Amino acid sequence: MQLTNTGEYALRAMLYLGSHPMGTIVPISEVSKNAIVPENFLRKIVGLLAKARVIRSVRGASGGVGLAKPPESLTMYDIIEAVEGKIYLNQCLMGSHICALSSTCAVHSIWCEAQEALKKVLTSRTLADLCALTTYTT
Amino acid sequence: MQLTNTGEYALRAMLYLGSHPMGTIVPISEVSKNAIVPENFLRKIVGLLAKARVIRSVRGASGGVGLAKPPESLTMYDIIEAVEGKIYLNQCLMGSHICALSSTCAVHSIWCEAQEALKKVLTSRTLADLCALTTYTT
DNA sequence: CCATACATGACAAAAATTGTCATGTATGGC
DNA sequence: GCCATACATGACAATTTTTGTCATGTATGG
Repeated sequence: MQLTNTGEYALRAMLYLGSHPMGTIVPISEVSKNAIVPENFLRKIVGLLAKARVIRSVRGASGGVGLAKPPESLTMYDIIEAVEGKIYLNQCLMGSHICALSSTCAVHSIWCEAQEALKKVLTSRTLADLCALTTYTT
Repeated sequence: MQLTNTGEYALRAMLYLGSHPMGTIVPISEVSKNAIVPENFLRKIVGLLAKARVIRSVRGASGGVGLAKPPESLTMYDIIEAVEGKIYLNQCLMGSHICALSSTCAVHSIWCEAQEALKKVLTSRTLADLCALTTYTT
């Protein structure tokens, strides 16, 4: 029941990207150094973030990655979901085909409530909120 | 970011134990059959639940396991914590020695808030609540 | 055309999860 | 006391997930 390194890395990378003016493109190698994420692993994470349209990538010389949307419209949940998939505290929340008791089971309804409480917090804060309180000293 | 099998098994086992009058002792083999948990694995889980004083175990002939407290005073969180350890959505929440930025990092504070929201739901429901809506047809 | 930089999939090491099993200990009933 | 029943515990192992590395390919600016 814990965030993976992948998620943590993604957050750190996004925090670094968010510290630049919208539209800025920085190479992955630079993100890797500043967010302290293994470069080769970051390339995979970047792939996930790009697929989820959280960042955009530019190939070729002077290419790199940057935010795909303004930081005000990217929630913390968006970032986590992009790299770790949707949050399901319990398998039974993934769909009624997993657990036929969904409609009557008391445990199911509590997991559901807990999950909603968690997601509510994570969707209530944007990358802009996070960046406002985080400064990079380079 | 998901409950493990261990946690799910523990909940199911507790649900079965909770369906009996307080004080009842049933053998692990019986719990295994009714909660549908591999017996040998259940023995390990039972060890954790006993160590956390969530259940009590009785050795010897006509021994077995039973609730250590009335189901009204056992929360869903108690059960999860007993087998999976305390919930930490992010490593940085485990203590200030893990992440020195705890006091100023905006991400930290949001994880903290999300974790509290999650724990609040899980501690608000007792085993009695769960059992009230779950019936065993034997 | 070539240096730079992203894209992607194969591969692999490490860790966590999910079990099994053997050995030992305790207890009730005969 | 003896023995069948049942929990206690730690060693061992299979599987899955996580966490990476690396090679190959593609795109682009100069």
